[in-house]
Amino acid sequence: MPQYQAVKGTRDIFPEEAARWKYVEGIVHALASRYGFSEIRTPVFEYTELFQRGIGSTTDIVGKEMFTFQPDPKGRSLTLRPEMTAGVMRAALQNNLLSSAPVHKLYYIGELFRKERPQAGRQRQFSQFGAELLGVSSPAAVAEVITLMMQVFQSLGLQGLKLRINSLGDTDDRLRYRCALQDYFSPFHDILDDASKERLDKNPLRILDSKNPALQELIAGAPKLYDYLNPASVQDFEKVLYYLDERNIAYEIDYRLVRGLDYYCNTAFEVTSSELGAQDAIGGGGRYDGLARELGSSTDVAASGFAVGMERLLMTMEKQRLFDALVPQGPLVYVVVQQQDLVDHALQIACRLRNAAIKTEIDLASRSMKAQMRDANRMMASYALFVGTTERATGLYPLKNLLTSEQTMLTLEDLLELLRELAAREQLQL
RNA sequence: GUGAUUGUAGCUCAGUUGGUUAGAGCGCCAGGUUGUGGCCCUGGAGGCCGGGGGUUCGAGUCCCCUCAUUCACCCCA
Repeated sequence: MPQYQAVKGTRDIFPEEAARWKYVEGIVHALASRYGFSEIRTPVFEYTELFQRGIGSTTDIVGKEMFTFQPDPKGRSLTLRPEMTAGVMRAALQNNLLSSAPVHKLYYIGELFRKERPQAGRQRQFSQFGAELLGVSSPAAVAEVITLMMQVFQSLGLQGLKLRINSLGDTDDRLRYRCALQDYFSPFHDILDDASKERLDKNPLRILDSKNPALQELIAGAPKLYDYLNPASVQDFEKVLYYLDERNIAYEIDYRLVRGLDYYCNTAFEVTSSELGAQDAIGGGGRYDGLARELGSSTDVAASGFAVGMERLLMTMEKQRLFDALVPQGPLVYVVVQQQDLVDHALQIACRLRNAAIKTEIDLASRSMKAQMRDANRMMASYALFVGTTERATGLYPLKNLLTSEQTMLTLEDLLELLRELAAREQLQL
C-alpha cells in the first residue's frame, strides 16, 4: 500500500478522463456564451458567516457539512465553499455590479467542498457548473436559466433526464403554508422521526423531502403548497411553464419539491438521472430573490440560477456511452532513433517538426527501436520517421505510414512540407 | 454521524475442511526478427495476502482491534 493516498472523498483525474472534462467544459463555455452569460471566478474560501447567512443555518450543509478552519487564533473563521451562489452574490454586491448595469448574467465552473460520507455520485470535493441571472424578476429569467441548463444536456446528447418543477411562492405564501404544515404535522409528533421533529420547528417544508417510508402516507396527506400561493405567485409560475412549453422542454410539476437551501422562493426545479443510483440529482436551481438582502444588501436583487454536478453529469454520460466517439489524438509523427549516438540529431529534427506546428513524439528513454515502434503504435501515431546513420549521411529519411505500412524516402525539406500539409488536413477534419 | 460491504501482483480476480515455495488473465519488460509496430511464440520482472494483536505445531484462510474502500441512510450536485 502506498504511504500516501488521496484524502477521503477526493480523487485524481487522469488524462483519459481529463479529456472528457475538457470536452464537457468546452460545451458549457460555448453555450453559456451563446446565451449571453459571462464567466465569473470567485475564491474557493470565504468568511464562514457568508454561508451561514446565505445558505441558512438550518440547512444540513451549514449544520454539519462545511470544511471550516481558522488561519490564526485572532483570524476570522473561514470555510471552503460548499456551493457557489453565495460567493457569486457576494462578489456582485461587493463590487456594486448592479449599479453599473441593472442586469448581470454570470456563469461558473468550479470546485466545491462538503464534509459528507462519500458514496456513489458524492465526493467531498466535487465540481459544479452553473449560472446566475441577477437583476431580473420576470419569469422569463428563470425560464432562461432552465433553458440554458437543458440546452447543455441536449448538446451533450443526454437522454431520459427528468425535470421536476414547483413553486415555493413568495415569503408570505411560505409563511402561511409553514403554519399550515405545523398544524398538520403537530398532532403526529410521536410518529415523526428525529430529523422531522427538529424540522417541525425550524423548517417544516423540509419534512416533505423525507424519504422515510414510514412517513410517506402522512406526507402524502399534507396540505399542498400550491393551494397557499397568492394569485401573483400562481401567475408567475404559470408563465414559467408557458415558456417551457413553448420551447418544448418537458417537465413534471412536483408539488412536494422543496429543495434544501433556504434562499429559494417562487420557482424551484431539479433534474434527475435514472442512471445514478441513490444520489440521482444531476442539477437544480430556482429563484432566490431574498438572498441579496440576507447578505446585507440595502436593495432587493431578483435572482435566478441553476447548478449542475459535473461528476454526476460525467457519470451519466459514461453510462449512456456518450464518450465513445471521443478518441485521443495521437502524434502525427513519431521519430524513431536507431542508436544512442544519434539521439541529439533526432532531437534536432523533432524540434524542427514541432516548430512547424507538427505534433511530434520522440522517445527520451533511449529504448530499442522495437520498443519505440511499439510505443508509436500504442499512442496511435500516424507516421514513424526513422533516423539512422545512413539517413544522416545521405539526408534521405524513411517515413512510414503506420496504418498502411507504406514507406517513402524524403529529404527533411520535403518531409516538413508533407507533414505540414497532413497536419493542416487533420485540423480541418476536427 | 449510523448501517452494511470489500481489502491477495500495475489492473480484474482465483486460492479447497487452516498444511510445503501464494496463482491465472490482462498489462509491463526482453528475446524470437543483430534498422521497423500491431498478430503469434518463448522467457522475465513484479506480492510485509491493508496494518496490528490473538488462537494453533502451522494462518492469505479462524477470532478481536484498527485503517482504508465501496454502497446505503441522513442530505444534496
